[in-house]
Amino acid sequence: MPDPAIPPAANADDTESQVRAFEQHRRQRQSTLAEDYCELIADLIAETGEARATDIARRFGVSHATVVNSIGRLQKAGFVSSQPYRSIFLTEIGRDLAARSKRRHVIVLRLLEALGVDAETARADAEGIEHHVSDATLAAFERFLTAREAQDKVASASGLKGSSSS
Amino acid sequence: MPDPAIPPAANADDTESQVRAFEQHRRQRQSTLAEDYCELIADLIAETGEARATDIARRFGVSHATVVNSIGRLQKAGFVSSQPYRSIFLTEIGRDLAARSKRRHVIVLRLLEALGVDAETARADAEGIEHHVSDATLAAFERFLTAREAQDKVASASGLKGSSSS
DNA sequence: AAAAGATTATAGCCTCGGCTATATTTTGCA
DNA sequence: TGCAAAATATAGCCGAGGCTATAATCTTTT
Repeated sequence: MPDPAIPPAANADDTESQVRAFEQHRRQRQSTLAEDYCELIADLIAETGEARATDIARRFGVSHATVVNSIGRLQKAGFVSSQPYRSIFLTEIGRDLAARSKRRHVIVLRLLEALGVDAETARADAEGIEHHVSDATLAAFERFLTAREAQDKVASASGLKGSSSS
Repeated sequence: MPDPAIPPAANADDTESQVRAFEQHRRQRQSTLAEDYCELIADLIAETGEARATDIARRFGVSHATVVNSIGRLQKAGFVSSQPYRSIFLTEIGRDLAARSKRRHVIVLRLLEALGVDAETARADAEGIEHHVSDATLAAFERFLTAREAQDKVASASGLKGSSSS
């Protein structure tokens, strides 16, 4: 060892960057619930005309009490609005979050499938991954997908198989 | 509307699959902490010879009390061993988890960079994404990276630029 | 060897996101 | 129109993962 007094971290900048990464990580863990709920509520309204606590509970596989509890927190945070014994509505903020989450979800799902992940696995993993994809990373995913589609078109035009993994 | 009695979910299989996805999502959220800690402890031992609570706290950007609390839970779960006022060691299980996490982390990081994500963003996002990547998806990532490397080699041999996004 | 400074432990508090059990209110149907 | 069933709300519990403040124990230095 050249220097017996080695500092705890090999590199201070590295530590700082890691701290930032973990802070982002923790923050995202907190907004995960809001994203999942807003996305599902938007889907339910689109599918059935309204979002009821029971349906949310069934889709998430949790108890209705948990849903009520969570909806209360989301209401306090300004994502949803609801009156007692009535169905749940998204606020402007909630609708915006739902739209952005949905978009991210779809792109992550398409990326996984483009990389050859089977549909069921892709669906399951996308559910977790989507919450940790920054705008910059999402843009990179989109660029890749666009390029891949163009590539596939050329390939199929020349009679070859698509470029997705076997 | 053709059928006035629309069931809550458009498709029962779909709901079931979503429930499974969310259950996986919740399970993974729980093992996240163990993975992060084991990975960092392994790194610290490799870098400095030992893993101390203070260093873990500094790297994660949390208080030492939080670290002590978490280490207690991890010890109960069998991932680490520690005596009072002594540094922290990984058990066989912990070492195994650390190795698997590290591997996943590296592959996710390489994938993001291969898709054109800048280094700092890739690092931050990988920290969150890695915990939600299943073995099947990880294998797909590896296949892609291997193919991409082969492709780059051919491209550079013929004097062209690499295929990574600009 | 004793004091000062680091490090670790403990106690007590908080929110989040789960649960069960038990009301209460709405809704659908006879 | 009532009554039964479904949906919603409430109360009370738990563990995870944060925090601060304070105590206990190294470790280093003088």
